[in-house]
Amino acid sequence: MNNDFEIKVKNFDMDTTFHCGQAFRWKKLEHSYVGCAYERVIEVEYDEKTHSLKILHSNTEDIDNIWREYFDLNRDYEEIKESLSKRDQHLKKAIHFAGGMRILNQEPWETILSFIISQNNNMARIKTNIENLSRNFSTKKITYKGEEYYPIPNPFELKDLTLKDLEPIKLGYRGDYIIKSAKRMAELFPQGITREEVEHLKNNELEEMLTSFPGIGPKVANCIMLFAFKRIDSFPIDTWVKKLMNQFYGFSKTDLKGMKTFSNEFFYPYGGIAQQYLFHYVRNN
DNA sequence: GCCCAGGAGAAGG
DNA sequence: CCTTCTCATGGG
Repeated sequence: MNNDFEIKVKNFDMDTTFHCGQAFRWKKLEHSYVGCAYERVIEVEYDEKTHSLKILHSNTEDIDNIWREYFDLNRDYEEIKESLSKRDQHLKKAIHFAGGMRILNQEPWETILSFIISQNNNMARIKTNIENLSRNFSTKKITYKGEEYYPIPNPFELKDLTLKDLEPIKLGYRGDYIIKSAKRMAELFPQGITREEVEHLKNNELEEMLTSFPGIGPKVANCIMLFAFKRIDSFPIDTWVKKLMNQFYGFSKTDLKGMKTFSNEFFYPYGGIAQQYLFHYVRNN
């Protein structure tokens, strides 16, 4: 039932892709990563020399319907990198540093949950929070190689929890946002929210819809749009992006409007991807 | 012990 | 419209 697949693809680096701050649940093994998404567990390997991406523990339908999209395999990163590298030295350096980064197309609800938790928080604790939330409130459990993996709890599994229920997870003030947003999600998208369902919305309409959820402001909305809805021109501005826009392009750290306008033009049409190369670069240098 | 973290919401101007 | 304050928690 579960088979291994091999796909030829360039511009792919697991460490960069899984550690650049877009996903929080991939676990590094010796030569591979294991992750849980779409209520499935897969293991991933990549051979730099042969440009061979291996997806273990999957099947043909999932490869075609989920994982090709998840790993953004249909996008031409060679073209994007070339185009962006020509624009200035900062991008060139960032892309040289993080050339194998890919923007994942993650589950909308997982991304919403993750980035509500991410606000005013640090990477290590975000990961712990999400893991504990899943371990405690998911009704599903998947065992792979003797380890247990818990899918992200869906809105219906969260919407009737109380703050007392969430207290052991130590989400801080974000717990309230999560319960309220789960309620709203269960009402607005009882079948679950998918990319297809919001495809017709323009970026500003989608951002407006997302920011109507408790705990989602402009920054979190842009992360969700970029990491779950393929809006590669959306441009999340967090503390690191403020720093880099200040140091590289001379913006005052409070001039968010200026940053938006500039990025829409200068990085067009790859604002989100450029942002992610730069974000990962400055965070690690 | 202190500053900060992939910010949002409410209050006040 | 914009600015400032507050919020819970723990990593480094």
